[in-house]
Amino acid sequence: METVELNNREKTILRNIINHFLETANPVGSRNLTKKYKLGLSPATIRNIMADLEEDGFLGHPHTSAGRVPTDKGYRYYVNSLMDPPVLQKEEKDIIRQELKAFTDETDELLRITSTLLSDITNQLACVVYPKIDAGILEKLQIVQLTTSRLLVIVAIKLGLVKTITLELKAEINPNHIIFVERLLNERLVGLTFSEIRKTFIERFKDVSDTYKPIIRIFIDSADKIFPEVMKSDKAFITGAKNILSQPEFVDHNHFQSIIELIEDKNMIIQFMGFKNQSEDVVVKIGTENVSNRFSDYSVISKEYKLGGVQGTLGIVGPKRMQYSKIIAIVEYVAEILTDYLKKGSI
Amino acid sequence: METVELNNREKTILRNIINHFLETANPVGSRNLTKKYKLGLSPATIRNIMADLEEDGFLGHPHTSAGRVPTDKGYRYYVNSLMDPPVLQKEEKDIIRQELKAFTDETDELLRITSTLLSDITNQLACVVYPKIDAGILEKLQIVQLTTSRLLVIVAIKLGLVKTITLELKAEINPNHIIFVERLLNERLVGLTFSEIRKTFIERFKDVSDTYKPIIRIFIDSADKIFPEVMKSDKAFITGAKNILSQPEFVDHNHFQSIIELIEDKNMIIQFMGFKNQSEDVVVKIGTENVSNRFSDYSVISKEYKLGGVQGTLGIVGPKRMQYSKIIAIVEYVAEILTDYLKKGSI
DNA sequence: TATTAGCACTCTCATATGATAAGTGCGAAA
DNA sequence: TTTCGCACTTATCATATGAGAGTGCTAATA
Repeated sequence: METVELNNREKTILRNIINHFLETANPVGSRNLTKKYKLGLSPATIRNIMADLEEDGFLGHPHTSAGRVPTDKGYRYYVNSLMDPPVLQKEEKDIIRQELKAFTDETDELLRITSTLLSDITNQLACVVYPKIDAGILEKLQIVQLTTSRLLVIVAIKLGLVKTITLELKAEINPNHIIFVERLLNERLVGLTFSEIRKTFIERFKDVSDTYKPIIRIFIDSADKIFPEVMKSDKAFITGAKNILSQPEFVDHNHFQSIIELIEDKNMIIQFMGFKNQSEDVVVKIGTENVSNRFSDYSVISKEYKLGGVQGTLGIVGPKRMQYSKIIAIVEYVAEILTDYLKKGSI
Repeated sequence: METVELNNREKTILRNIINHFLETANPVGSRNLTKKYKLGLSPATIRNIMADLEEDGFLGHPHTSAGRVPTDKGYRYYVNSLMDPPVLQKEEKDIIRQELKAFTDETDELLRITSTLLSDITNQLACVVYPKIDAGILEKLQIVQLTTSRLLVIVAIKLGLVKTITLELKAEINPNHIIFVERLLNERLVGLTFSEIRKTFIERFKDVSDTYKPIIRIFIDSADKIFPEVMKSDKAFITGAKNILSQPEFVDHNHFQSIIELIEDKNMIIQFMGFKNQSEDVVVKIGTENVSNRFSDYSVISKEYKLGGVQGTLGIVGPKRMQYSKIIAIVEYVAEILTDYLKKGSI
């Protein structure tokens, strides 16, 4: 992308145009702009500058004689250089902390609440993707015999996450054998990541004596379930669809459809969130910057968080016309709070 | 409601009108009807009969000069007396059984798959409400010490459901005490329903010696979480919103809003499903028969299922104009299959 | 008596029309 | 360089118009 340097006056005008558009959702005209922001310039002058900005690709026309609308490039420039820096007031931070404080127990519940909170305060569609447990390190594995034909496997990951799985048995199993296998599994697997375990499981246990083979067999068969890539099969919490649908730009039918698909097919939104972002910082994707051009009307603001040392993603999806500064600050802070969650034991 | 007896010809006409409307979604006119179904009657005669049916409240007019549309009463009569009896072909049953067979393990997953299946084959919004564990009978309770400050409580309900909860401890606890408490809890609680346990917990353990009081205290504090009313805080699976939204009657904005609210606020849909139905049979609620008149444009078809002896509800929500016969049969069969699920160990 | 034909009437829907308002672009003036 | 004035463009809204589908009613018919 070629860099176009804007002078101060152009910057001011562009900032005002975008700010105005963010508020009203209407294409902004020169006359209207002079009325609202006292710039000491006439509409005609504004028009000239607008024409320049359009030539440089920052603004666009819905049609010949409508006001100007920011392009993706315009938004990008706005986010990078024009908008107020993203900061939260102390009171706003307090509200967020307070809200999350109340729920210290189940991971599920915590993430759900986080998502709800995020969608409520940003007024966008919020998404909290489960930690990608794949990189988690096994700390301890315990087996509890529930009945003669059922085992409960408890998998503990370093730093506090716990996952349980029930296994059905075909045949009865000697309880002493289970104790032995439990010890064996711990000896050979603790300290490895889930992905390592999945890949090398068979290899690591091929020397096991025939007495214990049947039990080990069960674990081999269920390895993908016991040491999964993701924490849950429904991999994310998604809330606040109604927010996004009340935006004026999404009144038409097609958008509704795509939003519905988004919240029903969680794989799609996860990909959309940029599941495997390189960056640790907030990621802002505007319109066509998104992976799929199906979503060129949306912007995504997301950030990594870590829960028990394992990395997840959270963020929001909304129309390109959104309060970037404010929302970036919120996403950033929520991810931060959540990351500190288990570290400190409480918030 | 007064009973109006319809003669055979009126019944035939009404059935044809409703069948036709179910297919086309357009108000059906007399001329159109004679063309499609050879009744040996002229449009004028049909019109007379239509007028009679309208007078009796089975049909309505969107406006003076449109075709006829069934009223709620018309649909009700259709469901009770006119439609083909709800039966499934063997192949259709096989498909359903096959689909559910693949997932025998986690309850969560099972219910999620069930919901997806239901929405896919009915082309409606499907909902599977978690079993109301409240009436479940405790079979066994086990405590596993995860770390010095964390316990995992395993709660087994008669007939196979298992639930796990982690508890955070403030202070370290003697492992022997835990074993004692586990035994005590089992002695005094096994065989009781969850709701009984919640109500009488404190009473039942007030004689415990001071040595074990701290641990019992923790259980008292978390009783609502360990023996909850419902199995999960997000109490239902809801899938297939896109189906309902592609129906021609729901093109307008208001309906979209209410559908979105429905899938985001699960409490609402649960109430809507008739969480505590008396009946064991399929329940069909048409339009204004629903609890809230906010949903007078929808019909609900639901049925109880039992998982591990504990009762849940599943069903679909859709426009009043739906293939009642077919959908009733499907809901019925899916609930049946699901109920047999744990009973037989597999499907 | 039950059924049918004919006809005037009603309502919707799609399309055309015209007025209005907001906005642009550009040449000329300040 | 900035501003003014003016012709031109486009969306939006309300109104008009005609075609199409359907009804309701009366009178004729089997």
